[in-house]
Amino acid sequence: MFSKACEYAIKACIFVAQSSIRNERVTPKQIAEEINSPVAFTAKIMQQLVKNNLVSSYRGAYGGFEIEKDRVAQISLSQIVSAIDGDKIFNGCGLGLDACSESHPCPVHHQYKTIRQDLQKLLDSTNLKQLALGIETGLSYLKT
Amino acid sequence: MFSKACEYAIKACIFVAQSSIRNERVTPKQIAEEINSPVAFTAKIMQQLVKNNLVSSYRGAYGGFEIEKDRVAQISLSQIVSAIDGDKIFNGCGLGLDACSESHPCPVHHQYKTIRQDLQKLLDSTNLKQLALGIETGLSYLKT
DNA sequence: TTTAATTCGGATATTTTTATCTTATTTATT
DNA sequence: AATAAATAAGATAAAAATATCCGAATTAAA
Repeated sequence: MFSKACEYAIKACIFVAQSSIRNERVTPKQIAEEINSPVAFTAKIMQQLVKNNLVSSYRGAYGGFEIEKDRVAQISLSQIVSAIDGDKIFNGCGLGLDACSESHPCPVHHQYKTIRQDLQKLLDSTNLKQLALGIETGLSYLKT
Repeated sequence: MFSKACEYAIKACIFVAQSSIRNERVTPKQIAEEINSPVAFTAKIMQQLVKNNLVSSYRGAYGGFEIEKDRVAQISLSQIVSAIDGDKIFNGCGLGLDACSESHPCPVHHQYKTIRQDLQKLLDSTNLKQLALGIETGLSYLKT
């Protein structure tokens, strides 16, 4: 469904959100430990998130990544997914046709559309604050 | 969502079903032309479908691929997807956790579960006969 | 001003997926 | 028996995704 990079990005964002709420910046190393991902690859992904303006970064000593507290509840999963995987999953044809549309549909177009829309609705309506809270209260986990 | 191989497999199966209903076997070349895919790669995928017992193959002159007429309506998209992509999409964790479950859920487990189930329901309930008919009647298309 | 801690950027390596090529095997027809 | 048409199987190639490494730039604090 999502690329590995995107899975890491989602988990990383949740952890950064959680830390940011506690006014703590985190490094790629801390993130990687927390979400069980390769450090350097995770760092690359963080750069993408910064470029896409979902996460803020601070260089130098006492630097790291954070998400402005006020924004935590405003950042949705769909923004993270779009930033890393693009919006093919929201717009693309289920069978990979370039020109799939209402008027020239692939065989699964109509069925697939429903799924896609449900997925988008879900990702739109799920934000980092909710997810961070879930971790914080022990309702869910970022690694096994 | 699906791998490219899986997208090809679905389209190929629909075309083979369509042909089989007309009592015609088809070659990888014909399939590739019809679904706009690379011939040799398509041939490999057909082999997998044969191994998974979804398609029958016949070697030698007048050979090719077919699906027994009686089975066309019995073969669902979920069977094709499972054969090519495995059932990670039906069972796997949305964030790639190995040990994601009701009692140890990832942050998106419950939301994701709904989507997964809807997808499975959809793929289970869509069969090759319906899809072939859609193409046959010009309601949908296998390529642009 | 030096140092240590950090992100950034580019180069490289590895693995997986996608794709091609070549040869062997099978089979209906002549 | 020979031939032509087909799938099967294995080797290889190319592209994309995943992952690592290293040096440069930045920054807070000592």
